Amino acid sequence: MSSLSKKYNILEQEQKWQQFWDQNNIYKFDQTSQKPIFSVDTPPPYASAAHLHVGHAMSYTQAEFIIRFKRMQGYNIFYPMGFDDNGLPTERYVEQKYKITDKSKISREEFIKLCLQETKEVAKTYTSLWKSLGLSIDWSLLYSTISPMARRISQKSFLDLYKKNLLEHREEPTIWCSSCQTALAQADLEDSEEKSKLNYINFSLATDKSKKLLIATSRPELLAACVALYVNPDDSRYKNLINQKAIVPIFHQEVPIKSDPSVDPKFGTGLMMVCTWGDSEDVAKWKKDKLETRLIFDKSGHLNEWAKLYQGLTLKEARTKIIDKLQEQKLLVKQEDITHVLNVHERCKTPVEFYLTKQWFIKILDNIEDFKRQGSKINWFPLSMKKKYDTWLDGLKWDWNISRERYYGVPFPVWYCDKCHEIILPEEKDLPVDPIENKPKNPCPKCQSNNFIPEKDVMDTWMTSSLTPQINSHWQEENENKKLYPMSLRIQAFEIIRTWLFYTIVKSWYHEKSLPWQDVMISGHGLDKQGRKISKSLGNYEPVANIIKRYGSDALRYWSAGSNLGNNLRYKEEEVKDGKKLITKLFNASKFCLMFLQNSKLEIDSKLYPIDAWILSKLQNTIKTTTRYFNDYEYSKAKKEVYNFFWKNFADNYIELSKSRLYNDENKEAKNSAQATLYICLINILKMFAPILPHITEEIWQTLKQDNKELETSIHISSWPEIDKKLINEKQENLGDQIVEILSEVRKTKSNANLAMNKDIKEIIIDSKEKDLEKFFPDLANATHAQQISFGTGNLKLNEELKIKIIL
RNA sequence: GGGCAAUUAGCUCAGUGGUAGAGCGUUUCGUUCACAUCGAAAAAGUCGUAGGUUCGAAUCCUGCAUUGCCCACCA
Repeated sequence: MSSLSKKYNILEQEQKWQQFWDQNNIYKFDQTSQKPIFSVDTPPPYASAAHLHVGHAMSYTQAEFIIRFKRMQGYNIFYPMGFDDNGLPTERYVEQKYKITDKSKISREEFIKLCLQETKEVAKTYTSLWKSLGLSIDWSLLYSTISPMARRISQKSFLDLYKKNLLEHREEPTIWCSSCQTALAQADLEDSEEKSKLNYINFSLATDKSKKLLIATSRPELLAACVALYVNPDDSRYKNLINQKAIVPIFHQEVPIKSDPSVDPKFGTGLMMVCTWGDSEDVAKWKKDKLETRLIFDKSGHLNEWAKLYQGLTLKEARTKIIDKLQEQKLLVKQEDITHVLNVHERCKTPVEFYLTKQWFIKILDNIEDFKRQGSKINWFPLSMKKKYDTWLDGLKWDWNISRERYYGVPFPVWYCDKCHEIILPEEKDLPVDPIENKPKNPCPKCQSNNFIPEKDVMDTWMTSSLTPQINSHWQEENENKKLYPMSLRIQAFEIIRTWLFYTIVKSWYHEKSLPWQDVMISGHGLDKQGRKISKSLGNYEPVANIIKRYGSDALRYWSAGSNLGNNLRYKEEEVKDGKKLITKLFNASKFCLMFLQNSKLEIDSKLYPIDAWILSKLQNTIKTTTRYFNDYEYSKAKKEVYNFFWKNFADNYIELSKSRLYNDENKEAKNSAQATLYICLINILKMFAPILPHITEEIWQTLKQDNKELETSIHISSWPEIDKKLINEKQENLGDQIVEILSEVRKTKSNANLAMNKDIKEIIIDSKEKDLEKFFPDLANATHAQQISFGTGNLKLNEELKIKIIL
């Protein structure tokens, strides 16, 4: 038997095994195999997230524990990686990197070139990081959301939805980001709590200008956009005002006074200013009562001619100026400090407005119940995460707007006839198309015109990433693999339940009337030591590459296996150090085992010694429990289970109790029993640790393999341990436990007497009815360095049936 | 305002009805014979709080408090 080197050089060896896996195609999906497939839908990271922190490392490795387990269970693993390299996140990343503030100074073509160039760079960084983490990805399955196939599938999806009448092209007030200058979907928003002021402003009655109408608003800059005042129909203070007209201060437009039950009489003065459009309530009233439209700002959030004197200012600048003016005219009665929650664009934190543009919408509001039903058919791990999905569906107010007025993304496969405005779509076989570069093949079917206007908007990035199961199975492509759809497992973090997860369910339901996957596994966040979310802006993280350099990736993976599924996990360097300690321990214990595995018969025969039977029976329990935990995606409990078996039972106790037989060459039978036991335990410990610690287990496996050629090429394609019922032995397990209790008591006694553990003691007297304990005496005597062990009367009670006496 | 989760040793967490657990940290002791990147041992908790169910509650139920998150409100 070969032996391990004196020390384990983590960095060198980890890289060596990563290359080994690559060269031997260990993680390759087998297209021709008959084995059951386990396919994984894993998040394609954005090009904008080039800064990789432990949170990313955590979620991807947690997913991977399960994948490695399934691979060892005999599944044909389909584990691809993708890069989400189209759309707004990438575009913003490029704008920031190249300081492009004014898009008119760069051509669309040049800009897209920059995006492609940057995504390539970022993909390189990611690939090397994923590899250094030891992720068992089949890199030949790599996909990119801007690739021709992903574009084609996205456009196919668009055409299919159009055919099924699930798309609408309509002009309406849409959530708008004035910083990114694009329309957004509800899912692109997040909350931001801000301090503001509620301003009490006097309007006047049109028929009697001396009569003041006091309203309260937090958005005085929208006075120019005011189109009506509203009161509650039951508010006796204002009943007589309904259907009269008011005059807006500064801008002097006359606006109607209307009533609506949604107005809260207790808020402010009970008189509400309605504008074009301050919030979704304004939009609702505008629609219902067909109010006038006074859109006072442009796409970039600057005021236009409606705002008269204030034209050219931003909304924020105008607020200050208008407040000054109101004060000057004594129309500002008072200001109250308030804290309110604004919707901001999640990517740039700009408060969103409403803007009137023509957008493509995917209808989702009509089918919420279908999506709920689909959601309940999925197996959620953990189940509590399903609540977030249902809550999101309950709160949906808008259809899914998929138009983004941007440059870089999947183009819409759409032209409009210049003359009759007919919507012209390409044939499926011609996809992907870029309507700006390509032209329709035939004249307009309605008016025969040959002039077309291309749709210049690009699709929401989620329009493509919601199709990852379809992209992976090459949906409706020549080489479609129907076995890959639906996929087995989706793995992702909880904050994209309302986007990636939801939209993927929508697409699969609309296209295939099916679920995209059977199981969903939701991971938590990586937090910093204080429990704050790790983020770029806080700067509270260290690059993953540095941590790997210091401790190796197995150690980082050990940390990552520390949280229960779905829970957040604090990053503590001490825990990575613990991982490194475990690796060292595993290395040293294996080195010990390897010393005794030469030229020996490594199979169990009938002459199994009792302490050997004890540890082998315990091993069966460990296999059973660990397997169950991994099956339930409970990798952290699995880790703990193997850890305890290895460190406590095997290393601390079993090795000590069997050592003397291993060193003693005279009694071959005694030695063989221990050798076979060591081998079986070691192999199974390695296998059970392999999903979490792939490198160190491979290192030891390969050393074992040098003399056991029948072992598989890599531990990661070896078979997952199975219980050997012959080795379950409750009687020996119970007796062995008692022996360990005695050993522990002896250690305690020695420690209290400040004695070294290898110091001899005179005698252990065992007070028990169980005479079979005697068969353990030789091993116990060697482990405790007791000169004699005998039955007799004890004075230390260890449990109901066992007393002992220790004579130093 | 609605919902979800958490609250256990100094720290980070595990523990879903049967005598409180782990790792780290602290203290003490111990190295020829796998491992000082180690081993052994000790100290340390009225399990957030107030009630209830039960022979028995960290665990089940109810109220409250604190923290985090999700959603809604956004005049």
